[in-house]
Amino acid sequence: MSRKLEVLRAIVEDYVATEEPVGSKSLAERHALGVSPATIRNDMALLEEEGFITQPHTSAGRVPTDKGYRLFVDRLAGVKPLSAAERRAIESFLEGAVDLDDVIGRTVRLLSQITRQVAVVQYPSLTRSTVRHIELVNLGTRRVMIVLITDTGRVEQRILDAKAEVSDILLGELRARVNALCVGKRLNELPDLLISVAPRADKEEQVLSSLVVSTILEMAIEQSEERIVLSGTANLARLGTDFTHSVRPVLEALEEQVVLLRLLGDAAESMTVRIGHEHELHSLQGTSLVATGYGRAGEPVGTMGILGPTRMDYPGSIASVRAVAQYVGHFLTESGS
Amino acid sequence: MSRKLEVLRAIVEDYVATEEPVGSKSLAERHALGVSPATIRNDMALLEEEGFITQPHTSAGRVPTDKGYRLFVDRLAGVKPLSAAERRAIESFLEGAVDLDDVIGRTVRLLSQITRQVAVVQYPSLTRSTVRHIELVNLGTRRVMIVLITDTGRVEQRILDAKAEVSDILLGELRARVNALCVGKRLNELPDLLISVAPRADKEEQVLSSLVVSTILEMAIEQSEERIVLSGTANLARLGTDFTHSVRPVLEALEEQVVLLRLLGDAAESMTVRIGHEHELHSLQGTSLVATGYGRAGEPVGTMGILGPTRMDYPGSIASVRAVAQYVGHFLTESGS
DNA sequence: AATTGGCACTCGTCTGGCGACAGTGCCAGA
DNA sequence: TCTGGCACTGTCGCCAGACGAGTGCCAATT
Repeated sequence: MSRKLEVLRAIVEDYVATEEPVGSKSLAERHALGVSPATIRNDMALLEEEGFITQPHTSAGRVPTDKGYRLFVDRLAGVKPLSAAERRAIESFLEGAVDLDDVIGRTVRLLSQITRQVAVVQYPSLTRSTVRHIELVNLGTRRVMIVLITDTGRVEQRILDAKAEVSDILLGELRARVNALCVGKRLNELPDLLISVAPRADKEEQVLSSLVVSTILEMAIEQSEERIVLSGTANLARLGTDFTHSVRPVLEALEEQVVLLRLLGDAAESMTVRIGHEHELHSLQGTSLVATGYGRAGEPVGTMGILGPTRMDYPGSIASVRAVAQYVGHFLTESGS
Repeated sequence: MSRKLEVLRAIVEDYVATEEPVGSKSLAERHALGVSPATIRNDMALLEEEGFITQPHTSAGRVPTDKGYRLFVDRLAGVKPLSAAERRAIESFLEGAVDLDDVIGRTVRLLSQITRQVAVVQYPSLTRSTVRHIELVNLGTRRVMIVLITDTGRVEQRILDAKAEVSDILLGELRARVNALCVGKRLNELPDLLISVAPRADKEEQVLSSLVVSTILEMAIEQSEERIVLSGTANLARLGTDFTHSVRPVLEALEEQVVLLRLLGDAAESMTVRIGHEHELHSLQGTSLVATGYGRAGEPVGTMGILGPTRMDYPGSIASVRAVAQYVGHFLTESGS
C-alpha cells in the first residue's frame, strides 16, 4: 500500500483516538512510517488537495474529511477482533430473554454499551415474516379480538366492533378457515389469500367475515410500519460539547420514527456504513451510521446498527455490530421453533 | 398577601421567563409593586436570609432556590388556563388511536410537545388492572401460546414448551376453566384463584395445567414490572448548554427503567411536584418533576408527568399535565368496554 | 416604622494587546 | 525523492483596564 494511504490511515486512527487535529510531527513519532515529518507534510498536502483531509485553520493539524473516512473504511480498515470482555458481554446478555420485546430490548442496550454509541434496532419486520397463528376471541358485548402472531414472536392485536352479537360456532369456523389459509404465509401475501374468504351464502356470516378479514388486512398493512428502539442517547456527548448546535438536532431527528425508518431502510442486509454528508437528512450530517441486517434461519428480518460521530472507531463498531447481529440471528433461530 | 411573597413571586416569574438573575430595578419596572427598587432590595435581603433566593455572585441579581420554588408552587402559583392551541392539541391528538400502545405513544408525544419538556408516561399498571380474557393457543410441535389480555387493553404473551403433544380438547377445557376463574379479577388476585386449578386426576392434564398456571402467574408477576415511555429528550436543552455536566447525567438516569419507576412511583395519584434536591437521585437534582396519576373509570391505573429544569413554568406545566391526564382517563374509560 | 433616593463598593464580563506555541509551506541541499 | 531549516500564520491563554449591573447601607422623608 502506498505511503500516502498509510499516512491517511495514521491520521484517522490518531484523530479518532485523541479527538484533536493531528500534525506531521506527532504522526512521525507515534507511527513507524520510516520517514521524516517533512515528507509526511508533503503527503498531507497531496491528501488535502484530493479532499481526504482538511485543516480547521491554517496553523493546525489535519482532520479527516467525510471522504477521508470513506476511503478509510473502504480500503484501509482492518478487522478488529472483539475483546474478551465484549465476547463475554454478548454471550451472556441475551441469556434468559423471555419474549421478543425482551430480546430486542436487551439487544439495543447491549449494542449501545459495547460500542458506547447510540444503538438502533428495528423489530423483526412484519412484512418479511410469516403467520404463525391468527386467533379470534369472542369478548362478548359484540366485540371480537383479533390476535395476529408471527413466526418472529411478534404479536399484534386489535379489537373489533362486530355490530351484532357474535356466535361462537361461527367464529370458530371463521378462525379455522382463516388459519388454514394464512398460517405459514408471509404477511404481504395475505391480501391475495384472504379474498377467497369473503363470498359466502349466509348473511350474518358475510358481515362478520368481511369485517374480520378487513381488520386482519389493516393489521398486516398498517402495522407493518416498523418499530424501532433506541438506546444510549447519553453517548451523544461524543458529538461535542455544545448541546444546541450539535446534539440537539440529532436528538430531535432520532425521536421521529419516520427518520429512523429511513435511516435503517437502505441498510437492508449487508454491512452498511453511512458517513456524514452521505446522510440525506441535514441534522445527521455530523454523524455516521454503522448498520447491518439480522436474520432468522437465514432469512433477513430486520436491521440494527449504531450511530455516532463521524469521528468514530469504525473497525471496532463494525466488528461489534456484526457480532451482535449474528448472535441475535442465532438466538432467534434457535428459540422460536 | 405580604409584599415579600409578592416579590418572591415576581422573582420566580421573571427568572423563569428571562433565564437570568433578576435585579431590584428591573423588578420594579416590570411589575406594578408600587414601591421603589430600594424597598424591594430590603425585601430581597430578607428573602435571602430565609433561604428562598440566592445570588450567583456578589454583584448579580437574585435567583430562586429550590426552597423558593417550593414556596412558589405551594402558595403562590395560580392556575394558568390552557391556551386555545393546547386545548385543541389535546383534543385532537388522541383521535384515531388504534390500540393501547398507540394511546400511550400519542400521549407521551403530546405532553412533551405542549410542555416543551421531557414527558414520562407509565403504562397502565398490570397489578391494578383486571383480566379481560386469557387465551390458550395450540401452536403444534408441543408448544402452547398464552395470551393475557387486560381491561386496559394491554396484551402479554408467552410461548410455553409443553414437553408433550397437546390435545386441543384438553386445552379447550383448560381455557374455559381458567377464564371462568380469572376474568374480571385483578392480576394480583390470580395466585389465590389459580391454586384450585392444579389438582386434577388425569396425569397428562395435570402436567399441562400446572405448566400453564405457573406461566400465567409468571406473566402476572414478572410482567407487572411496569413499562415507562419517554419523549422529548431533545428538550433537555433547557437545562443548560454544557452537555456533559448538566444534560448527560440526566439522560443517563432516564435510560434506566428502575430510576423512572422510582421517579413516578411516589407520585401515585394526586398532582405531585418534586423540585431539585427533593429528588433522591443526585443526577436529577437540577430538575423538577410534575406528575399526576391517571385513571380509568375512576380507578387509578398509572402515572404520567414531565421533567424539566427547576427553572420551569410550574403553573403551565401543572395545568398541562393535569389536563392531559384527565383527557387520557376519559379516553380509556370510553374506548375499552 | 416604613419607604425612599443617593452613593460608594464589589465583582463579573468584555476588550485589546502580547507572547508562547503548534503546525504549516517552501526551499535548498543531499 | 527525501530531509532539515526557517519564516509565517492562526489559536490560545493571560493580564490589565474599562464598564456596568446590582448590591448594601445610610440619612432623609413620609
